[in-house]
Amino acid sequence: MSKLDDRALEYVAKYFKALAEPMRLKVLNALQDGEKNVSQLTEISGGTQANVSKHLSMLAQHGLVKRESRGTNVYYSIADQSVYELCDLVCGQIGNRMSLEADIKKMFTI
Amino acid sequence: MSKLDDRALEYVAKYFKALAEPMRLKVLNALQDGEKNVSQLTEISGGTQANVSKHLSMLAQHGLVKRESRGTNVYYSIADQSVYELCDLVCGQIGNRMSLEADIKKMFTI
DNA sequence: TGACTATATAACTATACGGTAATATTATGC
DNA sequence: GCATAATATTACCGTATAGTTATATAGTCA
Repeated sequence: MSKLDDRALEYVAKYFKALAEPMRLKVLNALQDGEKNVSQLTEISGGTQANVSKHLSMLAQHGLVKRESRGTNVYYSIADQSVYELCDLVCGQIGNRMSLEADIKKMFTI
Repeated sequence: MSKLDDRALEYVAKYFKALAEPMRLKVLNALQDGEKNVSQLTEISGGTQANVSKHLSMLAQHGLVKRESRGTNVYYSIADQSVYELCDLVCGQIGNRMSLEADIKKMFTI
């Protein structure tokens, strides 16, 4: 991230935006242990079919998941495992921050 | 990212959302080589003062930057270097994808 | 205190986007 | 071809948010 021009920043921002939605994260989370079809993802996520489908096509458009239709089903899978690295990094940061906040809270709530 | 409950997913999504904006990425990018005040960031980013200030306070709220006022100036700095790891990861992925697309394009445009 | 500078905030507009319901598309089996 | 199942798409609504302009809030110095 040394010298990113505006065009590159747009790309990066869009990539992050694809990850900036709980339902999409839930779907990606559900895909960790292998491909799943839309019905399965709909059930796991607790969303509606239309909504999940929309999110999936968005994720596919941004290259986060792969799409493969088999019969009347469409199976989605993770396109690049490094998505999880991203999430782990964020989780780590959030974890740190939350424990820090907890410490601070402790300091003031004797 | 094994078993994230809905609450955690919200947090992660919000964190990504903070990064899902070109102007904010530009500001973070500008902070790589040390703290800068709002005027400097306004000039570097090419945005308006009000807009940059708004983005900065958003970044600070999400724990991405630290705020320190000195005199009439307010200096912002990166709160956690791992933000750049995130961006590098994303840039790597985008790089891969773009070179892949370039390859594909080449295959069809002899 | 008053002028001046730096930063933040409020009010507003336009746009993007998530969710939903209804409908369209695609594939299968009869 | 027809009925059925799985998925995608469209149209719509409500809300969130980026950007702008104008104003407010410090902090400094005379």
